[in-house]
Amino acid sequence: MSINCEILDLRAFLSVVELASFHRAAEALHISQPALSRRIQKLETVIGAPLLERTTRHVSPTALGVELVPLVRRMLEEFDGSLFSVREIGVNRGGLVTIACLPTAAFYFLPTVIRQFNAEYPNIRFRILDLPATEGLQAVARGEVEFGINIMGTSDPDLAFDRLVEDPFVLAARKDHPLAARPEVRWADLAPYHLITVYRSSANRTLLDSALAKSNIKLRWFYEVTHLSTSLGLVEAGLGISVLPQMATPQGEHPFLVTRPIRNPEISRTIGVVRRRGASLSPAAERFLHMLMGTWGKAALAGIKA
Amino acid sequence: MSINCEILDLRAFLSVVELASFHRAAEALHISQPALSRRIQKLETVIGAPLLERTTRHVSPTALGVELVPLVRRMLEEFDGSLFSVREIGVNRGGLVTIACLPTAAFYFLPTVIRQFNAEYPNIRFRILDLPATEGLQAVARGEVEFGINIMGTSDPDLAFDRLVEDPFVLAARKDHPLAARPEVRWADLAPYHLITVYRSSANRTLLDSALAKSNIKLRWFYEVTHLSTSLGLVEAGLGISVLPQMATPQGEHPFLVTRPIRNPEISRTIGVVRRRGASLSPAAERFLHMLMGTWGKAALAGIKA
DNA sequence: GCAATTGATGCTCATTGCGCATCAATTCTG
DNA sequence: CAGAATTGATGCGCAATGAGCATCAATTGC
Repeated sequence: MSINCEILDLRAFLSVVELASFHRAAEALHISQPALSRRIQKLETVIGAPLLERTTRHVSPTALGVELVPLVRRMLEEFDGSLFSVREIGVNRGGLVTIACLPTAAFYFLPTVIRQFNAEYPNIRFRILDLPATEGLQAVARGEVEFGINIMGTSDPDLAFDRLVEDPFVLAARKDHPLAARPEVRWADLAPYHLITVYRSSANRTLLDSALAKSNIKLRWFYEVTHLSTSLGLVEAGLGISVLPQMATPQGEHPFLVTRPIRNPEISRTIGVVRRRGASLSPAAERFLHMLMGTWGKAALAGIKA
Repeated sequence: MSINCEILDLRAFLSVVELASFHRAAEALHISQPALSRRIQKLETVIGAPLLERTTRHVSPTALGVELVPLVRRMLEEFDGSLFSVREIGVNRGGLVTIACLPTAAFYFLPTVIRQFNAEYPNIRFRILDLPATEGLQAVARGEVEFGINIMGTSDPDLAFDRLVEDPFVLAARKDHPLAARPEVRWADLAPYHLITVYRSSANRTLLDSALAKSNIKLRWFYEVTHLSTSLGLVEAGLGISVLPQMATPQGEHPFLVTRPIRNPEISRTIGVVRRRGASLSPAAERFLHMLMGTWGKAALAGIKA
């Protein structure tokens, strides 16, 4: 039969050894001295050997006790530092939230919310897998992450989506580009210029091509790159213009680049949270998601970035 | 207030996860199913979060549960292998030593020392993770093992190395190969023959190429394989010759294969013990390491296998 | 020698954990 | 698709356990 005792027994033993007093240890453990005395005695009975040598005025560990102290200390450190202590999450305990996020969203979506979250829960760590849309969905489906921030659209019976925000596709151009002079442009206005796009099978490209096809619009792509950020690099270099999700464009004033809304039609992608149906989240992830939905979910209603 | 639960709670949780059934787990734990159900529920209440997702026909760990399984497993293994279980061992103290070891060293390094150690401490068990060099170092760094036996070289501020032995690279050839006739060979002698090597990014290959480059020697690799043992297989099949750490070659007489030292220059790898700085070892690991260093550490001075 | 202090014990009582019986939900089979 | 089988959860009664209070015996300091 395997040995059974309580974690409090281990704490009691360690506390008596460290404080060299049942009275002081009982105080530290918030139990009475007789209760502590009995607890240690029971532990020794279960183990079948004494752990402490004691008179009415002196207590110290036996040879066995000495040998067990490092193990007990290590076990308690591991236990207390682990997610078994998530209940105390609001005070000092740690945790880890693992999420998959579109690269474009990782930069512009998460920092504000994570900063706000870590102000409240300073010891929650984050592992952010910044993955393209398809791989991000797969990571969620496989349970590699607790949830993902992704483009809404693909229907999968095992995945549940909650919308966060609408992210329109906008024109990115150099400030000295003719189109930069206009407050907004139409798709037809783009026709005369070199377009820089992302690779054909990316989710963004698929969504965009599909939406344009519905309006009988076909754009002339001239450069194809792998990452949206590379698109911006080429635009800045003067090679052409690009159509990008607004989220992927520089926020605020840029020395060389501007963005312009594109109308007729206005096309946008819906960004949301994707989770496996029925799967529960860790307490830390649950709280973070709550904050994320609270922050960005409001923006979904207003149609603006928070 | 610190979390308190019983060791049996942890066993219960782990058992349910591993057996995916409350009924089977209750059986294994020698308690009734309702008792187990309540025990898990109480544990979840104490922790403040669910550990298991369950219907009447299915049970699996939550995200939090998944994260806790390795910790619980480790804690229970440590606890059960420790002197807390002296009652069950009866006479001699038990324990568990977990180490990471290069596959080549696992076979030829450990058996003699473990045999000697278990003669003295018959109830210390061993878990040996035989991992390639890089993964072995990572296992040590992550605290998955108490120490590792690895190639010395990479400097990591969090890891401490103690040298054990020098392991020279030797030629492995079939007995009927022309080079087998010589008592020793030089690197230049290998040039006319097909060489079988391991994959480029392996630690052994990196070390060897680097050392040869210093002497302006570049070998013509003809076959590239993943494992050292496959090298020997191809040599035996007559496809060519190979350069291997002596430790990876057959000890004693082999029906078809011989090894020959390679001079000019003689190249060797330094095998040593790697530990996390500042981390304490369990008593059993401490004693084993002492014996290991005593046995093989002497060999490091003499430059021969013990 | 006496007082102060400590760990252990007797006692009472509230709390806990057990197994049995049973329920509701889920899944399988005919 | 209905019924049977199986599983995890719950109600219940009861034995076991762990708590604090009061007190004891032993030890040490003044």
